Amino acid sequence: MPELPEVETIRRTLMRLIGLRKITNAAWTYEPILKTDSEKFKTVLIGQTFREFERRGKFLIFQLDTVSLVIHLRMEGKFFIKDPSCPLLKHEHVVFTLDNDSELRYHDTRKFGSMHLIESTCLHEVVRNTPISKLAKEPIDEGFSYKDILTPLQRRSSAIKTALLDQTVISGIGNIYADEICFLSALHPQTPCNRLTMEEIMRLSENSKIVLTKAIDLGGTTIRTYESVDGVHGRFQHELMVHGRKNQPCRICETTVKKIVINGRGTYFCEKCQPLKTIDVEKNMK
DNA sequence: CTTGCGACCTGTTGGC
DNA sequence: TGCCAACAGGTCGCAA
Repeated sequence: MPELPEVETIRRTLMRLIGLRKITNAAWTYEPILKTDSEKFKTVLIGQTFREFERRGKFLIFQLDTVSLVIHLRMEGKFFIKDPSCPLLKHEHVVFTLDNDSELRYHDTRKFGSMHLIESTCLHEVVRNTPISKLAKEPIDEGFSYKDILTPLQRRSSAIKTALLDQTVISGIGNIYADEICFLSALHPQTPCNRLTMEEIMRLSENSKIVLTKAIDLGGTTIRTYESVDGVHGRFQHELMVHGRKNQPCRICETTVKKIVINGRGTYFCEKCQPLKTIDVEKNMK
């Protein structure tokens, strides 16, 4: 469920709550989450201290003394800090006991999330040995501009929403923010990438930056099950213009917001504010 | 190389 | 009311 703003919020919260805490035990009840040899997972992590908390796209990177933990929350991954006396919930699959007698618990209803243990604290090494190496720039990266997405967009014929969700084109955007970015850019989410004008591509890149920045400021979006840590909700849901607003009036023009499916993802848009350019040169020539 | 789709899981929601 | 298909903030592997 979490996109870049939610993952960033989680990163900041965990840095505050468990920074410089030492792991005294590691345990799990569902092994497939661990993408590393499980015995190593336990023996290596015990005794190590959380030093740095990084994020790349939707990946979290925790750097400890001699290793790094690379975590992807996928659809439903969450963290909680709990007292060891709290009964373990059904979906709390991984538990790190900390040196202040509290537990960092990883909760994941759908079990899609992953944890990789990388035996290095060097970010270059970590990136090189994980799928992070395939990520494109983030809209909030220093110096990000339309030039970073120009070539991939011109090369594709797929819907712009599909390209916004492709982490090798631009990283950090997910289903909610893709809809919001298309709306702010006044572009129909099904517009083929290779039919965008230069000006439209500039609008998309600027709005990507604006939307993600504001969402981070508000601690992310809580519309279904997202919470940062310990049940803390985001506040960006109050700013949503189209996502999740099927059959409700557009906040700008009152036209009924439509829901369609693009590449298997629910997609919300206003057909008046985001008209699909009727394709043709031929039409104009008549 | 791009594109679309099923698979991975479980829980909730919406329509008949 | 009840049932079951569709859907939920993501990615990966595979076939065309």
